[in-house]
Amino acid sequence: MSFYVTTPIYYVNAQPHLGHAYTSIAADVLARHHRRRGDDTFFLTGTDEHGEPVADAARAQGLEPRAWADLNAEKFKALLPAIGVAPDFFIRTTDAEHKRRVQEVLQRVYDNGHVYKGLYEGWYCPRCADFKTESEILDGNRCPIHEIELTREQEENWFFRLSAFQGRLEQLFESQPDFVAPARARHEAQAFIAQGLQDVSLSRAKLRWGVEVPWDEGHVFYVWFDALLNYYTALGYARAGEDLTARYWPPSVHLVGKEILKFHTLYWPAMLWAAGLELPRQVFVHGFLQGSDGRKMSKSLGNGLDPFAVLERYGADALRFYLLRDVSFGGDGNVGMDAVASRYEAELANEYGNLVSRTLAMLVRYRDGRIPEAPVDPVLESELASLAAEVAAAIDGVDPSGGLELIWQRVRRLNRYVEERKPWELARDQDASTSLDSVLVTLHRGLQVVTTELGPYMPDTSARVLQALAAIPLEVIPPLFPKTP
RNA sequence: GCCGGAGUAGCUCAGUCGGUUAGAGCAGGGGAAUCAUAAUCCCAAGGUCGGGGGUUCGAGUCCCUCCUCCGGCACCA
Repeated sequence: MSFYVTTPIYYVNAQPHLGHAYTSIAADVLARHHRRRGDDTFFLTGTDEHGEPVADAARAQGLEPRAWADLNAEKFKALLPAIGVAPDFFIRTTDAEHKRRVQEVLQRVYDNGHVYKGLYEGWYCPRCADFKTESEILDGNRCPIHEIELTREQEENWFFRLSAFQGRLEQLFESQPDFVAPARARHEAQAFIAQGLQDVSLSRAKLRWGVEVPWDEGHVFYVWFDALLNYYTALGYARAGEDLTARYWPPSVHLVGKEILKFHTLYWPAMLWAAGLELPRQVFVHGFLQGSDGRKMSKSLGNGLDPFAVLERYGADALRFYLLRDVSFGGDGNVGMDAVASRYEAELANEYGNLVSRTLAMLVRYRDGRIPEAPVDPVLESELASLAAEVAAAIDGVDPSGGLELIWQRVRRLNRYVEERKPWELARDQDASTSLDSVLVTLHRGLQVVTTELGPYMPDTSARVLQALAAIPLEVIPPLFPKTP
């Protein structure tokens, strides 16, 4: 079975921040999980580099758009290894191969009769040489940048016949309710359709920084059509000399933030139909990370969480754990450094890290680091045996937070088990040797099970602990999650 | 304004189809234990389920209304 997961491609104008890290980490956890269970897995991320804001920013820096994009794309690329994220390919929409394929697909959309020439009318700023959207203009129809009055102008544009897909989209949401998840995201998409869809412009005549429209060279494609197609084009050239399209298309799941729901749940399926391509199986819409005060993170409020500060203090595994543990994936959540510290100390250091420490210490002290020959305690056997399947079901359903909770129930269970069986008392009693063997084997086995399941979430930690548990003789290792880092 | 979502313990959240005494973690309180990173475990306490009204034998759950917050509102990405 193949599994193809994507993140949105990140717009190069922004600096990499927590939101980018969040989606990338979630996608990475899904990818690692599926890969481990044997699915033929492909994980795509990348950068979106066209459109007017990029051209503007480049100009402001005195750079060519491409040079500016190169600079910023590097920052996004560099973020990934720092947070333990390992995609199979990093696409840039300025890749020549991407552009060629965008033209190919959209030419097909054109040939299939879904495109027509129309008039785009809007508010135009002569100083910006650009149209402004209704939402950004100031009172009195003034430019948000120059504060001068805008003029009503028209431009000849190519339009995509989105309205023609209204019925098909309605049908899609009814017949395939999990196309958009969670349910509240689907409701939002359906409400949007119910309002009635209008055609959208597919090209821009006044802009140069984009993919040229092959049937009309004076135009470039509107950046969203270029950007969405990355999910398709990447498969064509991610591996030199190999086309992966047949192997991975259609995508299993697109992870997206809720601010881009409309593009992924309405425009995207319509465009794929228009091009005669298969639809992704699911668009999963996750929530927003908000500041610890429950408000949107912003520099002026000073309520943001800096991923780089977390990395520096606690490391990549702790950041990955924290984000998926403290915020139920799919909903919004509040995050902050205090909460990171609290999860780190209470759960990673005290509960899990200390469980590793005490288990290894007892095996070393009581059995010279040898794992005794004894059966796993039947009290815990079934609980441990069922964990892998339960976690798999959770992650398959794009609920990584749920999977983590299931793992943590076992971590707590194992600490409780230690207290119940009191191995230090058994060790003082000559007649209890068999019981002690069984307790130690059970703890060793339990740790192996939970640590294996933690693999997709905390790859480094998981690998280190599994190695320590396999060493002969076993040795005490330094604290995995030291306090007061 | 319109559309969608949220409001449950001091904090973060779960709560299925309307059904017994509304659950968990953290923080705070009390205790046990000494294998361990002073880490763990147990116990008790903690609630006007945002306000008001309605339906029902019965409402955190369904309906109406009001308040607060978040996102979107069509071509900024």
